[in-house]
Amino acid sequence: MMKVVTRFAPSPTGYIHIGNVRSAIYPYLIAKQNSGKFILRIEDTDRERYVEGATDLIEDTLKWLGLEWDEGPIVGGENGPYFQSERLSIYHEWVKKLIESGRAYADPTPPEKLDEYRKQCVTEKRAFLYRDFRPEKLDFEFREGVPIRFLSDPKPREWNDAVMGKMSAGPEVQDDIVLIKKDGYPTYNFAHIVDDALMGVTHVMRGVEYLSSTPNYLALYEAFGLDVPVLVSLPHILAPTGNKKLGKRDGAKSVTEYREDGVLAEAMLNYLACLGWNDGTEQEIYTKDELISRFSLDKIQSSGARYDEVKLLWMNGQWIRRIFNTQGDKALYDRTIGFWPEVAESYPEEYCLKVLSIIYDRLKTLSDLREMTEYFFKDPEIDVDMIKNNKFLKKLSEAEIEDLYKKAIEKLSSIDNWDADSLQVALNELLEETGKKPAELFSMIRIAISFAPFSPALNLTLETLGKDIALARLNAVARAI
RNA sequence: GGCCUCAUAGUAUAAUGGUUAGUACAACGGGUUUUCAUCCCGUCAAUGUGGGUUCAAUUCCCGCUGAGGUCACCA
Repeated sequence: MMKVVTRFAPSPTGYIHIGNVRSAIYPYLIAKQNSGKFILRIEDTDRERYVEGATDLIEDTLKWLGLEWDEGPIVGGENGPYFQSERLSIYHEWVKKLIESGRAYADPTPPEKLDEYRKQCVTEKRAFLYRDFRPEKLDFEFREGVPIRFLSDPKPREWNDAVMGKMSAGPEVQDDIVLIKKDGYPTYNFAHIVDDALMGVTHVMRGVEYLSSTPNYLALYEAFGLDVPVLVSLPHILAPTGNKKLGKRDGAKSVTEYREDGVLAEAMLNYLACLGWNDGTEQEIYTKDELISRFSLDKIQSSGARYDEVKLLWMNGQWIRRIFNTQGDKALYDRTIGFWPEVAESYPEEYCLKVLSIIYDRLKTLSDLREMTEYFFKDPEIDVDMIKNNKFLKKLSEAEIEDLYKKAIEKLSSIDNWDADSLQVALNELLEETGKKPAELFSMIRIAISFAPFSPALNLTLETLGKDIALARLNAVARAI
């Protein structure tokens, strides 16, 4: 069987965002599933739109998601170079073959003339086809500074798209497309055909916007006598509102921006892979290995899918818990470096680990840590109103509250073994002794030691804080009231 | 305007020529000795429309509507 080769071929015009990263994920999965190769190729043939540093961003994104490429920049490979700008002589060589066989010609039409033709087509309400304006006498010579066009062979064409199914098109959509631009660089339309052929690419996956150009590509494959690879059109990811595809204009964040926001790569990969794809089961959470073994092209949805950040964050929470529960607290802790409040820096890892273990199931993103754990590292500011306005405490009189704090301090002071179990026993005794409801007594203590809108189970919070700090905070509050 | 694609709840999706049209997120309600979350239980909610084919259509076919793509010396 032929070795499966897929590729991700972005142009370095900026960062990779949610809307376009799927065309990296799916080829990667297909390659790995078939023990094939995944190539990264940089399509930098548009010198106007080239953005310095974009290649680094692309590489960083792929690495973060765990989509290692087998050939491409950095790692090299037998089919390089992997920057199209370094392959110009190859394209020229290929286009010359076409010229020799009379299938490509130099186009002398100035841009203004082309615009004129286009306008004419608009007024005549028809699609623009260059071949309708093609010079009568063709110039079969390759020269610097003159664009080269394909001499099309319009006819009915049929092909199969792995997602869209059986496709067909008439001659009216096939044109004399530009192969080499005036500046000597190839167009995408031409370069990708040459490169894919040379690199042995077996599966071409790209956004649906290329669907209507496919007949032209088919003509090119035919002219070169190439086998047509498996063609895969990926429907667009839609912006949260409207029906347009998600793009930078909709504020689509770069994929790696989510890393800074505390989203795990596992969750991101999981979410994106499952946006518009589903293996037919009711499974929601997939590891990368599971995705590799379960992925299939025919299960890709043929309609667009809307990006839903809420679900991504839900999935991230699932992954945070999953990592903690299956790989252990240390594994999750290692991922949280850089997400703790600044004051946590001076604390030992052991203490952070303890805090993490009682708070992790409340995290949606790792960056929640910053807000949610501050009181474990520094005394909170006392806010008496927070106690007075609490929905369980506002019916109690000030004297009553004062008395309860006194009793709580007394009780907790008497505990010898400051551990979660003993604390729970003591708290239960305190409930009985005071005759108060848990909602009242526990809220009171909870607020006094954290002054946070919420916190983990009371006995665990107390245990983690330690006897001295817990009592000191309670005393401070009792005094302030 | 030509050509092309798409169409199940708010969102992502499952399913089969015959089901009470399933699941997840969201929303809403409830439970787990406080809170927030987790976890659990429940409620709400969908086959765009009109024709056909068929005993039977969400599923197959056609029209319509709606949405999107494309018609670059951008990719």
